[in-house]
Parts: sequence; C-alpha cells; structure tokens
Amino acid sequence: MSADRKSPGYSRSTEDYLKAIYELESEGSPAQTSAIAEALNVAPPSVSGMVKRLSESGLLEHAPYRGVQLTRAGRRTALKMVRRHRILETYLTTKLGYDWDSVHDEAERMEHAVSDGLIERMAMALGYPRHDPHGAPIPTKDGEIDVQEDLVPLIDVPVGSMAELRMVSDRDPELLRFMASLGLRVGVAFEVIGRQPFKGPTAIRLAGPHAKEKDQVIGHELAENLSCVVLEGEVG
Amino acid sequence: MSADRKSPGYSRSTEDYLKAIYELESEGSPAQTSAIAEALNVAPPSVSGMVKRLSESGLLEHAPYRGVQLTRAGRRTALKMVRRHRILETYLTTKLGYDWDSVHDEAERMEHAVSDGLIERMAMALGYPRHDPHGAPIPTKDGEIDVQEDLVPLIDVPVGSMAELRMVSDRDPELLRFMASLGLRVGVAFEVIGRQPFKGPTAIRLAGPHAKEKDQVIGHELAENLSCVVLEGEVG
DNA sequence: TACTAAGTTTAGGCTCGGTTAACTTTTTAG
DNA sequence: CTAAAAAGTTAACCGAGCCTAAACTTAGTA
Repeated sequence: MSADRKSPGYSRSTEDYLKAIYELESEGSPAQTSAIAEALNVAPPSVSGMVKRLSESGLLEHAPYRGVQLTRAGRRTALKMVRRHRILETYLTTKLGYDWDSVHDEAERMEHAVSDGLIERMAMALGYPRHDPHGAPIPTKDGEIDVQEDLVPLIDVPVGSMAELRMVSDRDPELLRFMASLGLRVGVAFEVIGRQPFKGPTAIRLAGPHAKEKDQVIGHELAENLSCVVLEGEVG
Repeated sequence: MSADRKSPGYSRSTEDYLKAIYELESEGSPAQTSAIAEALNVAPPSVSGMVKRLSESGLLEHAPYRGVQLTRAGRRTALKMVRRHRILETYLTTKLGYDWDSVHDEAERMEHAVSDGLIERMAMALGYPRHDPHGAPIPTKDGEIDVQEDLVPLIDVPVGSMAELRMVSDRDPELLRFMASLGLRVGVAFEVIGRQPFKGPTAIRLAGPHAKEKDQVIGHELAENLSCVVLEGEVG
C-alpha cells in the first residue's frame, strides 16, 4: 500500500554528492575531489571524507589521488535525483508560474524531500515531459536519459550557419534573466552572422518576421553556455 | 529580488519541535517533555537537550520539571509550519489527486524544504483556502488562526442531536481510510441515534435521501477523534 | 633527476541531534 | 506522611558532515 516513505533513504548530502559527481562525470573523465568540492561549496577534505563513506556503501569507486566514478547503484540514485530536479523545475514553471531563472534553488531543496509517488504524479500531470524548461533531458523512471550528441556550444557554431538553441544551464539565474531579456529561449532559431576573435562576442540574427531588428551580440562567456544544434550552413 | 532562500533558516528539527509543541499547547496546558518526545519519536533526554537550545534561542520558555511554552517568536514559527503543512495537504489533494489519508507524510517532509514563495503560490492557486482536507483551519501568512470553540468530539454529542462533522486528525491514515469507507467526510451532517455506555459505540444516521440505509456504528476511539458542531437537538 | 606547485588525504576538532544509564524532582498511592 | 512510581534532567557518548592545518602524492619543469 503506502510503501512510499521515501524509498531507500539516502541522506541529503549523499544525494547531493551523487548528483554532483554524475554531472561532473558527464563532462567526461572521472570526477576530481576539488571539482566536487567546488560544485558543492565545501572544502576538499570534506569531499575526501564523504567519498570514503560513499565508496564503503558501494555507491562509487575511488582511485586515491585519481578521482571517483559512480557504480551502477550510485548512477541509479544520481539519475533519480536528476529526474526529480528536472520534473520539479518543469512543474514549478508550468503549473505554478515560476520563471525559468528562479526554479533551480527551489527544486534543489525539494528534490530531497518529496516521495517517488509525488514526482510521478507531477510527471503525469505534465504529460511525461522529455525536457525541462532549460532544455535538459529528463531521465525516465528507470534511469534512461537521452544523450544529446549533436549539441555544440554557440562559440563553436560556424559563422553563416543557422542554428537552434536547445539547452542552457539552470545554474545562473542572472544569466537566464539576461537571456530572456534578449529573447533567447530554448527552441529559438537564429543565424550566426559574425564572431570576433580572442574570445570576442558572437553576433546572431533571430529567425522570424522582423529578423533585422533582432540582431543580438552575445559575449563569449554567455555563448559558451548556450548549447545549440546546427541546422544548416558551413564553415567559412 | 530573490531573497526567498528559505527565510530565517531554522533547522528541520527546530521546526519539528516548535510545531509539535504548538500542537500540544493547543490542547491546553504547557507541553510536557514526554509528550513532545512521543510526538517526535525521540527519547525524552533528546527533548531536554533540544528544549535547552530552543529556550536559549528565545523560542520557548522552560520551567524545569514543569513543561515548556512557546514565546511569541516560537509561536510565529510554529504557526508558519502549520500553515505550510495545511496548504501543502490541500494542494496535494486538490491539484495532484492525493487522497486525504496519504497527504500527511508527504506534507510533513515538504514543509521543511519549500520556500515561502512556493507556499504563497500554492495558496493563491487554491484561492486562499481556510481549511485543509481534514477540516483544520489554515493560519494566515501573518499567523492568525481561527479558533473553533464550538467543536465537540462525537462522543460528547448528545443522542438525538443533529450534528455535522467538521474536523478530524490527519495523523492516522488507517482511520481516515476507514472513515472514507463509511462515507464520513468533513461537512457531512448526521443524527446521533444512539450510544452505548462504558466506552461503547455511537450510532449515527447520515442525513440525505437514503437516510435509513446509512446508519453507521462508530467505535469509541474513532468517535473521540471526530470533531463536530451540534446543529440542533437535546439530551434525551 | 630533483624540485616545486597543485591537488589530495590524514589528523584533529566542531556542532547538531540523537542515544543509554544514572540521578533528581514531582506525583500518587497506601 | 511517607514511599514507590513516574517524569524530567544530567552525564557520557555516538555518528554525520563539516572545518582548518599539516602531511603526503603526483606531475611538470629545470
């Protein structure tokens, strides 16, 4: 009946570590102690200690001085947290009127508190969405997640190409607010009309009726964070 | 802008203690150590320790060996938690299809994780409800709560009276499921048609078209938990 | 090859919130 | 009115998860 108390019951910290390690791993290569520390805003020795506990619980493998990798069990829990986070973000924006720049913190806290059942009810109410408001893919209940191989950061989209914005990190509310003010949302198509060297800005022209009026100049750091799919065009 | 990180920031435990003490106090008289311990499922010495910390923080007054009373600040936080809990219960039943017997645990965990802003969005989405699904009054944002003086437990409603069910504790899912199976919901009117002495059962007849078919016999313990308002009638 | 800088781990300590065991105070029953 | 029972508190301790300082790899370069 109601065996939905909150499943296995890892601590909030454990869940945070696993999710952070998962996210670091998906950028290739094992997760380093200092990277984990920075992601979680703790000191490196705290990570060493926690890593020891987590590998003793079989959630990850630790090659001392080399880094850390999730085991199958660790990855399962991490993906569960990612699913929770993204379902929550989608629910909050879709059903409760949150803006895409303000959902991250709320989801970050709620993901540790809600039951599996609530997440599934939210997913159902949303029609089982595949992507969250920032374009990130939502893992399924049994831990399958779309790998989006063809995404490239805007800085690597060749000048002259048409491209579409597909994903952006949910971490920086400022950045998200700024993007919104530029009319940059997930799904928007545009042409790359120029780029300056030495980490200079990229110029784009938003597709659509009043194209000319929608030229935007996007700084290097922002452009690094915009994951796009190239629709057509060629390198110059 | 987003100063909504989770307001003052009491720990989960602190919030639990304050809410439990509030609920014990509203049953009259200062809260006793052992009652708090039982409510929170911890050992009495844990309560002694926590009570010391909480009174040092000015959230409650402790008369050693006598009990504990919330200060103004303590009561404010407690009422905030009660509001959160009841808004959450209402939201989960109204918007996500939960039954009234399964919302308590979920709300119990979420009430510590969500922001004030989310609670207010939920309250707005619900049209600022005054009562939760179990009939309990929802405090306002600034800590006002309806006192329901005229409520009496069903065991004290005189035989021959008409009464209406107004409130039931949300604590025991079994009890709530059983009540639902009897057709007993908040707002239902009925006549008390009999009661056996020595903690025997109370018989009631639900008001409405097929009245005769809706006679129910309600055991003493259940009847203690049903808060009613007497509509008319007199002692036999 | 040896030295140094960066990164990691160990050592030792802190707080919070819990435990059990032993002691004190209050209540209750004879 | 006193003695036993019940309730509360104090003492001593534990584990999770964090910290700083110090010691220890590892890797890169002279």
